[in-house]
Amino acid sequence: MEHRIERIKKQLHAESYKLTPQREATVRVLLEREEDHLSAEDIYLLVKEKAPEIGLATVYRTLELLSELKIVDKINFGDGVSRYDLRKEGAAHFHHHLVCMECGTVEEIVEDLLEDVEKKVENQWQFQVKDHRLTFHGICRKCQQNNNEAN
Amino acid sequence: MEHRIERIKKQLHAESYKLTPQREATVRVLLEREEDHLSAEDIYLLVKEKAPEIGLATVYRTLELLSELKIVDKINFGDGVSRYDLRKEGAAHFHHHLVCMECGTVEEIVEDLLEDVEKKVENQWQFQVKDHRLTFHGICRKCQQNNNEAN
DNA sequence: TGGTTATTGATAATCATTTACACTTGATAA
DNA sequence: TTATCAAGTGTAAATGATTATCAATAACCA
Ligand SMILES: [Zn+2]
Ligand SMILES: [Zn+2]
Ligand SMILES: [Zn+2]
Ligand SMILES: [Zn+2]
Repeated sequence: MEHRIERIKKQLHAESYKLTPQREATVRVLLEREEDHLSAEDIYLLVKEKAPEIGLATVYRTLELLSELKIVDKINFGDGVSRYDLRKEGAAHFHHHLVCMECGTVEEIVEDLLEDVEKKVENQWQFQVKDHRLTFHGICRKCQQNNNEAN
Repeated sequence: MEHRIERIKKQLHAESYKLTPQREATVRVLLEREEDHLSAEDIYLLVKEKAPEIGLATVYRTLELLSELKIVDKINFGDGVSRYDLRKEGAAHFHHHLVCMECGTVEEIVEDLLEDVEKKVENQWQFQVKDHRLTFHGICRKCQQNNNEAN
């Protein structure tokens, strides 16, 4: 945890930004809830527990900054809100998501499944891939089991 | 064109919805601009040229309906608006997109690149895939050329 | 025909996000 | 140390996309 905070601090400094207390509190929430996919509002409420005087606009500004520095990825699952996802350490690409259409849970796939596909896209479409977004919509294991039992 | 309108009409009837003049005008815009990725507002302005009395709310309602019937797919490229994309005829899955980070153009890949990946996800993660969203972010051919010339 | 239901257009309401602005902070240099 | 300055912040207002409301209209049916 402290190690990752330290690293993020360096990434900010490298672009001459500071890790202010508000920014640090926001990053800590992101680290503590790394498996979740929190909206700006969610993050705001959690940061408020640590730093009650923080403003929502600051959280938005911080998330925007972290996005630009590719420390977090902004993602949209089709409900009206943006969600923010910490990049896995050392990952060059955004990880993938499995969204259950029945219960709404979001699973992550960290393994990069797209290497071959990206090569194909670069060769066949002459498109230089820098990053990707891949989300599968379907039925999660748990809901499949529930459905089977119901039959 | 008329053939596809006819088919969409049947899909609506199958769910006991009508193809009203407003809905038809909206569908016609989507067909005419199939390669584009229009926002609700864009579509509204184009539909108004054919049917000036139409209201924005009706366009939203129609797009929502067409989404539910999987006649269009709603997609979000990270700017603040939803965009609406006609499903290719007979396609089981949403097609893929190449978004240029420099000029913003959006190219389409209709060929399904994910068959192998989906098999892997179903086997290894026990997740039953129903649909997917895949977008690549990078540099399009044209911008690559421009960048090379500039050097 | 009269009665019922679906659909529409205009408008207001909602909700996420951004902006404006005055205030604070922390660093720097006289 | 103190004046100066830019970066960062909190509050509140503004914006912009989408949704809800509601009265009017159109399609359908007994
Ligand atoms: Zn589920
Ligand atoms: Zn994730
Ligand atoms: Zn380009
Ligand atoms: Zn498309």
